[in-house]
Amino acid sequence: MMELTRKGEYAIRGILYLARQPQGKLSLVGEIAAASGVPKTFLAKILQDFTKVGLVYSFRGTGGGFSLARTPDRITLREVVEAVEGPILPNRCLIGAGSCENDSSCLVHPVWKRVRDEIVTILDGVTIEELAGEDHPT
Amino acid sequence: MMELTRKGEYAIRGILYLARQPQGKLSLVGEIAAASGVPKTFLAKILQDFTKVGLVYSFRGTGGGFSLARTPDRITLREVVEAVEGPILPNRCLIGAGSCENDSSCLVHPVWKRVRDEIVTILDGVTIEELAGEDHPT
DNA sequence: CTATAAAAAGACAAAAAAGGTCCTTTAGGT
DNA sequence: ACCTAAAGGACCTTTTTTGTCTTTTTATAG
Repeated sequence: MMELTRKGEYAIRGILYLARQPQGKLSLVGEIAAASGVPKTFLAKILQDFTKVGLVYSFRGTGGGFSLARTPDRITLREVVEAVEGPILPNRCLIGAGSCENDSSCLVHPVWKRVRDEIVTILDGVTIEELAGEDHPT
Repeated sequence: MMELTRKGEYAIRGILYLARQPQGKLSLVGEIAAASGVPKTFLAKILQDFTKVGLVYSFRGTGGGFSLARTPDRITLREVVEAVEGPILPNRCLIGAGSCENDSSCLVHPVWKRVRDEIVTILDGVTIEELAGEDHPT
């Protein structure tokens, strides 16, 4: 349970590829897909998600492509995952008021809140620069 | 993402019902289902899962039913959730060696391990006695 | 030893989500 | 005008979730 979907994995691979490119260079969907072993059309959707939340820039037409919108040290793993999978919500309770009829009496509720907070804290603490490794010794 | 399934929710509701019954009393599937608002046949499967991992006792035939196999203070939320949803594994990487071809070079790997460990720690720290509330003031 | 009660086991099925493809449209460059 | 590449949307397939139904096993009561 609690598993990251394939989409989430692909998203990480895709953004890591971008993070490893020289600053400002544009990459094509096909190029990223081939390099990171992700189905091209599927990756295209993922990149669209990234653009929507402002993680990457996209440019159309000849000479177009994708690049990070920020330096890799200012993009967290949480942002990447949430961009394609939506907010981290281990339990439906946490979504809104009405969804948990138990509400204040629901003692399970605060447990899931703790779980969410912990996950968020961990993922927020990891930048994709750290994950990309290599090209930034120390 | 990272959402508990309905089955997991039902499992919690079901075991909380059992936890609130007088020690040693047997409850029928139908009774638990009605009281906790869970489809009866679905709950039956969940209770079978519980029995398999030894969380509850089951007795067939007239006068049969289900009861907890341990006192509620010795059953953790983690056990309940894992009984029906399998082990907590936020990422496929963590399952086995071969599944993550990156292996040691995969820097994402240790992050998911931390996430799993945190979730497990939290869920292990909550007993269903605490969740059942009421009948054990303080 | 037969009828009844209740869980166990397993086959089946509908609904939702995940995973992925394809085609058309829009925007940008030559 | 024509080409290039992303955006958007329709569509499809597979898998998982969420169940149901039927048959079998086990236990009890008469």
